[in-house]
Parts: sequence; C-alpha cells; structure tokens
Amino acid sequence: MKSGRRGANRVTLADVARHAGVSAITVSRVVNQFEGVTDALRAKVEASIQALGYIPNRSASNLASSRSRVIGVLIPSLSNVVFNEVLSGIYKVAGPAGYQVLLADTHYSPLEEERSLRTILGQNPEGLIITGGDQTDAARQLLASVDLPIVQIMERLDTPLDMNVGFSHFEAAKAVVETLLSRHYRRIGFLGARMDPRSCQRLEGYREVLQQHGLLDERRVVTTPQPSSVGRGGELFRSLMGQCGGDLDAVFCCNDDLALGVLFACQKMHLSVPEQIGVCGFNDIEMAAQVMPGLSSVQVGRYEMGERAMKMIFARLNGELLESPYVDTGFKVVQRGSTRSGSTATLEE
Amino acid sequence: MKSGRRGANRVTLADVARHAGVSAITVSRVVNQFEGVTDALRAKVEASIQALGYIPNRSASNLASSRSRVIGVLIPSLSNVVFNEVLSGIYKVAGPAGYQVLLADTHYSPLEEERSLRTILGQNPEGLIITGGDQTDAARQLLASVDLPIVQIMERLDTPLDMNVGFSHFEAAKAVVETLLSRHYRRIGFLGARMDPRSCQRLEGYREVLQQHGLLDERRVVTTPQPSSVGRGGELFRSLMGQCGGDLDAVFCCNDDLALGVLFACQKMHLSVPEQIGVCGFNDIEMAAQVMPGLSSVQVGRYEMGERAMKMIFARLNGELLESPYVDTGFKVVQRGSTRSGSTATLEE
DNA sequence: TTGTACGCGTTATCAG
DNA sequence: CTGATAACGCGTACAA
Repeated sequence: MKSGRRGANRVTLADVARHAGVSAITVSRVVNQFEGVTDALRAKVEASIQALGYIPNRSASNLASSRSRVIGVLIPSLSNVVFNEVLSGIYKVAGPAGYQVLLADTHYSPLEEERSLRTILGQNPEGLIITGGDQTDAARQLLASVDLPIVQIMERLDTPLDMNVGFSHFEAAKAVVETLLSRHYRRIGFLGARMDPRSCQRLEGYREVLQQHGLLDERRVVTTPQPSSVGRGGELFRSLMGQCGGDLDAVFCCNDDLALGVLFACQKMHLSVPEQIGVCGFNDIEMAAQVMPGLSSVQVGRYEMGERAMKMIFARLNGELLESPYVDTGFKVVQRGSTRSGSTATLEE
Repeated sequence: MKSGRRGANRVTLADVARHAGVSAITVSRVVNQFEGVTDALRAKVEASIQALGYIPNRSASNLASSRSRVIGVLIPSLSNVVFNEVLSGIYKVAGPAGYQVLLADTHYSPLEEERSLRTILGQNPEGLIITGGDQTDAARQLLASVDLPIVQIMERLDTPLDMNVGFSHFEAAKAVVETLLSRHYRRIGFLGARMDPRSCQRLEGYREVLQQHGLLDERRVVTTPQPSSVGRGGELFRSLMGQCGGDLDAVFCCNDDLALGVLFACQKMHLSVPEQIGVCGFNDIEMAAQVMPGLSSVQVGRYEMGERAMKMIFARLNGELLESPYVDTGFKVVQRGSTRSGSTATLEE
C-alpha cells in the first residue's frame, strides 16, 4: 500500500525499474524508444513491463515534458459525412505517429467552439485543427496566445491564424453555376440549409455568376438556418417552387443531402430530371454516384484536407520547413445524370 | 523567465494565487467550484483568473487527483452514420458534465482495438465505452485489471465485462424475415458486407427463421468481408442474382447502405420494387425514409445507446445505484414502400 | 551507456 | 474558512 490517495496503486515506472533492477530513467528511455540502451537492459526492462502490465501515465509524462501527444480537433458536426472523412484523414496520420485526437463538436456555434477550445487547451495539445475562420474574438485571442501549430481547414482564408488547408467555396459555386449555364439552364435556383460561412460563400458564388449574366432572381433563392438533411431538401424545393411560381429549370443545392431530397421530391412530383429540372449538389458523397439518376456534384478533397492538416502540424512539430503554410486542395465539378450533358463531361477547376 | 523547459511559461495556479494575494489551494477551490470559499475571496480570484487568462492544466490536476475527466470511446468506424449518432449521444451527455471524450476508431479490428485501448488507458480515463464483445484476450485482461466503469454497446451480450447497452441483432433479423414472410415473400436472399460480429448475428437470425420454415437456401446468401457501401450493395446484388439464377423475390440487407444500392440496382435492371423484389435494410438511416420507394428497415436506438451508456458511467462514478447494468434498447421493423404492405404496417418488437 | 536530483502544476491532508 | 506541505509519476539536465 503506497498511499491513501484515490488512484488505485497503479504500476509505475518506478515499479518496473525496481522489478528490472535498473533506474527509472532507463525504463523511461526504453518506453520512449530512445537510442542508446543496451540490448540486454532493454530486454530486461521490456520483460518487466510485460510482467507487470505497465502502462505509462501520460499525465505525468505530459506534466514533466510538456509533450502531450494530443492534437485538438474542432469540427462543426459529428453527424456529417463530410467531417467524418476529414476526421478519417486526421486519424490516419495521427494514430501511427503515436498521437491522440481530442475531438470536439462545436455544433456550428462559435461560442461552443470557444468553450471547447478552452477545455482542449487544458489538455496541453501540441497542435490544433479548427474549422473555418469565424472564431469569436476571445477564441482568436486564446489561439494567438498559445503558440501552437494551428491549421484552419475546410475553406481558403484570406488571413489565416497560422496554417490553412482548404478550397474556395466561392469559386466552386461559381464553377457549378457556369457549368449549369453551359448546359443551357437559365432559370437556376439555390437551396441552402444551415447557412454556415461556407454555405454563404457558395450562395455568393452563385449570385456572382448569375448577376454577371443578368440572370439573378432572388425569388429563386431559398435558405434556412436549420440543419441540412435529405428531408429538408424536399421541403425547401417545394418552398422554392412556390416562391418562384415554378419558373425554374435547375437547382444548385448547398450540399448533396439537400440535392438528394430534391431528386426524390422531383420523382414524387413527376418532374423529369435532368430535362425539366437540373439538379446539382455539393461535396460528392458516395450516394451521389449511386443514386438514379446520378447526382452532379462538386468533388472536394475531404480526406486529403484532414491528412494534409495533420501532416503540416507534424512537420512544424518536427521543425521541418513547409513549402507553404497555405494549401488549396481544389475542387472538381462532376457531371452526372441529374444535369443535362453538354459537350464536355467534366469541368476541371 | 521561470525555467529553460520547453513549455512556454504558461499561467499557472500559483500565478493566479500571487495575483489575487491568496494561496494556491484557494484558487484551486474556486476553479473546482468547491463550497466554502468566501464570496469576497472568490470574486477576487475569479477576477485574477480573467485578468491572467488562466487555463487549468489538466495533466497536473489528473496527476494529483487521479481524476482525468476523460471518457474513452472505442468504435469500429468513424465513417459510418450509425456510430456518428451513437457518438452524438455520448457527446451530448459528456460535454455538459465537463468530460472530454477520447475517441478511437478501431477499423473493426480487435487488434487495433487493443492497441487503442492501451493508448487510451494511458490517459487515465474514468470510464470506457467499447463496441461489442469480441475483444482480444489481452484486451479483456487489460479491461479486467483497470477497475473502471465499462459499457459495451451496440449489441446485447451474454457475458458483459461490466455494463451493457444494446439490442439483439439476432432477434432483429428474425423479426425482419418474419415480416417478409408475412408479406408473402418466400425466396428471400441475404446480403452482407464487412461481416463483423453483429452482421453475423443478423445472418444467423435470417438463417434461423428460414430454416424453421424450410425455406433456407444458401445460394441466396452473399457476403463479403469488404467494407459496406451503396456501390457494394449493387455489386453484391448482381452476384446474388447470378448465384441463385434469379430465383429470388426479396433481399434482406445487412444495412441500409447495401439496401440502397440494391434499390438503385433494381431501378437500373428494371426490376420493380416491391412487386418483383422486396428490399429491406437495417438501421433505418434518414435516407431510408426519403428514398423512392421508401426503404423498409429496422429502427434502432443509436442516439439512445450512446446517451444511456454515458449516463450509466456517470451514475457509477457518482456512486448511484443502477436499476440494471444491462439495458436492451430494442428495435422496430419499419415497413415502407420497398416491401409489399401486408395487413399490419409495422411490426413491433 | 546509465544514474541522481529536481521540478512540472495541481490536489489531498491536516493544521490553523 | 484558509493555508502550508507533501505527494502524484515522469522527464530534463547534468554527473558519473
């Protein structure tokens, strides 16, 4: 019985050292894979670790070394395939590097983001991945004060806090609308849900192009701050049809969920896609390629964004020089059956 | 300059104490919301915390108190809506309680699970949520040795390690097949991907019922260890049609992704659903209710499982008495357009 | 290559 | 109600 403290007398480095007949620091060096420990000693120590079932206490390690092996990740939503794939990319790189991910779902709220940020900073993360650029002032101050590698992901930012990996939602939306125009759609509507900053940027891209062509009509724009879903897509489409009196030949949806909802709604309303109504989504989730007709969409490097962000953090932690702290992962408009095919099948960025 | 150590001279409890002219422990008590601190002192301390932008160091706290405020969560896949909703339930309870979630994706591998478990245990979690019951022996030993509240989720287990929240996949599959039989389907196939333990249990439920009715034909069973996806559903359906020579009037799919793939494949092959082919999925994801025709499926309490599991852990941590450490969250077969409607619209568990 | 002494920031304990 | 002191388990710095 070592003490009356709460922690059950867990096996410690010292226990292993005693068992192996070496000093604690030697065990530490074995655990942390340091060079320069005799094979003989190493073997003895490893045997003792096995025998005692030793698991290093990260809190103690962290406290002593200021190295937590934790990366904080803040995303707006857990229940969104888009972020799941970004996360997969992050975990794929973090895991093998021996890093843990501390994940927070901010529910698209800068205030929740700020709260989560505080909590995460309490764990002394060595790096931070956060979504987008609309942090609260307090959060921004916090981030400025901590001196960690920070990557803002999902969108290209004009003034990143530190590093940035993403693409321009504005340009992507413009490309979509230009594609639709090239397919001879003229009365193009916009459907948006949630309307987070990136959705707003898409809306702006949509407006920009139609404005240029003298084809913008705000009666063809329907948005809601409510969460996005397939069902919501159907609802919004019905609103849109009402609002513009059916004077519509295509719909650009803020994301694929909404677009799928529109597709199904069209089937129910016996509107032929892509003839009477062209439909284009955003994100190019797997379903887009599988549904009938195929859903035109915008392919973005979700997995890649997570992967790159994580790699950039590690590069910084290892003192490597980055080519550039800003990475544009681009996008690609993918033409499928839900929009009329034109002369070219795919428009590259 | 306090030291030459790596950690940038972060604001500590001692700094706050000095600033407020009190002792460190008083600051600690304020931070941890202890009763019995004068309002005057509390106010002074809180002001200092604000002024200095103090963020408590959880590693130190953890080390000193053996309380990490961390819950470890091990799930087989991040990129699966099913687990996302379970996670949402977990976060929803954990966050407000001031707990962090340490998440690991085991990629359906018991070995990866064991590895992640070790890593997570290094962070001294106060509780653990793990998926299913097929842990490695080493993992089981580890879990037995740590004395934490542990909840195994997603399925009902015969011999849980500690607590258990889930439902019987075997019974759910039986209910599906019985429903299909009551709709006068007789040549019912099974499509499965990934074939993790729960998928296997569904397959067994399917076999059990058809066996009883003398209708089991293994040529109508197609499975693959590969990951599940909508596209895979189409592929497997084509294999199935080949394997049974088209002698098939319904398909029970291991999950909704596969089922959606079958639905789309049927559209492409001009097979009418539900007349020529009935289709039933599993999990009842949102898309099931939205697709045309609606996909019959099995509704399970995903969000609820996460929520309950988390609450049970907190109950244990607070020394509350649990009604039962085993919770069956049940299931419900949902009848939609992809299967012929019978006399009753829904079969309850 | 291995070991010793000390400190990381916080909380438990017990005294005032 | 408040404070002094000693851990918590490990890694850094330096010595051997």
